[in-house]
Amino acid sequence: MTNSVDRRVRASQKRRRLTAAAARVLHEQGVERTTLADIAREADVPVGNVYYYFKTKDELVQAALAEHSAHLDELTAELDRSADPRDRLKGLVSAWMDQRETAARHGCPTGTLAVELDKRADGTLDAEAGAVIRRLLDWTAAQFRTWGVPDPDDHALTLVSAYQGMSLLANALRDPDVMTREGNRLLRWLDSL
Amino acid sequence: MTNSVDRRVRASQKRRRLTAAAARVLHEQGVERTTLADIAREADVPVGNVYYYFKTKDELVQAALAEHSAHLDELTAELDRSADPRDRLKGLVSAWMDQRETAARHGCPTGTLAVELDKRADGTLDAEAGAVIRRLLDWTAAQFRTWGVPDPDDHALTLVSAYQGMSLLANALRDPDVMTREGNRLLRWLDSL
Amino acid sequence: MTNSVDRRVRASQKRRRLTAAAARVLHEQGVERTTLADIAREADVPVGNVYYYFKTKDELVQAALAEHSAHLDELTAELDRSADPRDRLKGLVSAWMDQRETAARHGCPTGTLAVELDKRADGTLDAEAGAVIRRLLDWTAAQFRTWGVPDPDDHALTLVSAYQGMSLLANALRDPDVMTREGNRLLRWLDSL
Amino acid sequence: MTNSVDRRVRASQKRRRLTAAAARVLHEQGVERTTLADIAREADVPVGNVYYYFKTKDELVQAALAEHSAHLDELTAELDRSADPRDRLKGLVSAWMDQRETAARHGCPTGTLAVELDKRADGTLDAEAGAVIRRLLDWTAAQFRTWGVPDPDDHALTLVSAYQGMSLLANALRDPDVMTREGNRLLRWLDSL
DNA sequence: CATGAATGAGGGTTCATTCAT
DNA sequence: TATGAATGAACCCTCATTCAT
Repeated sequence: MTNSVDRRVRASQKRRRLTAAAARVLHEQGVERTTLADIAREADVPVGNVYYYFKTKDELVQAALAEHSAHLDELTAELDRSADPRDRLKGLVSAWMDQRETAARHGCPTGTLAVELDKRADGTLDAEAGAVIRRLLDWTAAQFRTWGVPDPDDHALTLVSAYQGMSLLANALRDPDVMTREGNRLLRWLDSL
Repeated sequence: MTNSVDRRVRASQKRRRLTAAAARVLHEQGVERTTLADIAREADVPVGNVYYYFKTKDELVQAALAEHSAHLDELTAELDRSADPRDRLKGLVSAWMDQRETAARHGCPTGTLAVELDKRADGTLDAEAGAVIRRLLDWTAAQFRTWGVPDPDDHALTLVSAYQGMSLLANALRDPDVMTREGNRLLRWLDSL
Repeated sequence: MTNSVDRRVRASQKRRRLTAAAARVLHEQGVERTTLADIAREADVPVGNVYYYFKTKDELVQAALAEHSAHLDELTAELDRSADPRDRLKGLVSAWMDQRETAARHGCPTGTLAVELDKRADGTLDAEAGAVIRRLLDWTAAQFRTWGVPDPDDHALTLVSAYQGMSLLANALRDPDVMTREGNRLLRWLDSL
Repeated sequence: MTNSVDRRVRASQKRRRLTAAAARVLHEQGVERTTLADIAREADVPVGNVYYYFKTKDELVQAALAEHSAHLDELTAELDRSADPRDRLKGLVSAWMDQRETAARHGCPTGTLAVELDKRADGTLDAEAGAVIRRLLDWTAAQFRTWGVPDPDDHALTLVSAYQGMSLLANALRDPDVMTREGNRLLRWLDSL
């Protein structure tokens, strides 16, 4: 009884460990340069055992994407507690600025994943990273719409685009200040609307 | 006489063919998913012969980066023929918009290369892609400075950042319209300064 | 139960098979002319599987050296059962003479390995073969010392040097008699001390 | 006229340069780790040109062996100017001792070549290195015979064997003193006969 | 479920040798 | 004869995936 429950709990813990490890390592090293052994080691799971939780490497990539998507959900849920849509958006920008060190080192997890997955010939996962980005776009557009700003979709595109751009530049130039400078500009821009 | 010249010409043509093929294929497939055989086939050169011109795969990546850098030089040289710095910058944005189909399919060549190279543990080529981006930043800042706009470096950061962001989004969403929408906004922004 | 033990046993047997095959084939063909496939075939192990036990070719070379070192240990342990140091040394010479056919065909395993490894630019394994030879030198010197012969180190050097020299000549001339002639001289020399 | 002579002279100079380079580099790096490009570079001859003087790599190895054989001839010719055979042999040993640094770094040129060539399956060059050693043996035996020492062949075997052994040990232990210690012993031995 | 071991299909790289001029 | 360029066969090594227990 308890044994079987324990086992199930332990098992799902392992799954969670693997997912978290995948999200982390894939972000840091990229998909192609990360081996299953890397992820297994990071999750402290024997290599052969990985396949009981994820049938292929791609499923691990998918799980990592889902993890990033969940992080996004947490963030927007947190931001949704503000009454003012402008404050929500400013909170979003602040969250990006808080991640400046990570961004400078490895870029935006979803953005860099999207770049890498788009290079694939087989269109198996290309869309999935795009979907996460689209969800961010949608949430952002919803804020602008509630706020009453005209062309909310365009404004959302501008904001998310700016985020991806500044993350990429911070990463390419290895300079977290890029995040600060552009972040502050975005805050002023939101105030000016 | 002419023979030996021909031979030398043909040889350097081969090198150029390889460089061009590398730039193209690496942009389309990414560094890790591109085989030397891929590049060799695209350049119509036997695999073993590639090593006569490039001693390692990394040298081919470097050559591809240099090719992109040269394209940037051509573009800015062309734009420098305009008298007005604002026109130069608007020309830059227009050039980006002209590339919308390519951007939607494969992203910005230099930007995506930077993303992939930054995932590497060995810091051999990470900086090189960043350097090309920095040259674009510098040229852009120079235009703002000539123009007399305050904080030219920040403006340059905003513009290049926007370009990388919109390219990434166009690519991730597989939607060239992203380039058009953001591009037009940038044109209006430049007009408003 | 027994199954898992069997598995482990079979696995380590495989490792041992690979080590033995490496020792044999590397002795016969030399390091540079021996392919991993050669060793794998000799050990009846798929090539790809070799890397589960030895991460590089050099590790296989090291394992082969360790094998030869172990053989030396066995031999000296056996000889140590004689009470008289002179008998021990004469036993050593007799053992060399017993190997005359092998010596004529492939030389001394450790000696030829040392020659080949010393040709390497990267000083990764050069010392290792020398270390095995030094252990033979040390054991030999200890016998002379116990025996009470003056300058035991010099005598050891002379004896081991003679062994390497006669092995090389037997091999180069493809003549096992070299081992016999020189071996008998060494026996007489030991008796004369 | 003179042109064709010049050309021939220059050509044979090239051949000599290649032979000398081969002897040197093959001694230092071994046959298998030496590329034709290495030898060509050392001789300052374009790679493609090597094949007008040596049809295969093996022919270069053969040329290197011939070079070592010629050096041996020079040495014995020099020694033959001594009236006393014992002095000739002591001169030989002294010559070995003079080479102690080279021996410690790369071993005896002919001996190490013999070791490597004996590892080959195709019996194309195995005998050649042995032949050079045999010539040394023969000259040495002749000295002992002239001198009137009994069993001159055995004595020659002992002496040459000692040389190969001490060279191998000096090389394996990277210690030129080995040459000095054993060399002095051999001098005393010759004096005692 | 767990796990060490097995497998095989490439990928990058080297190099002796040959070719075209 | 001279020479840069060309060629292709091999080699070492990696790794996603599967198997046996």
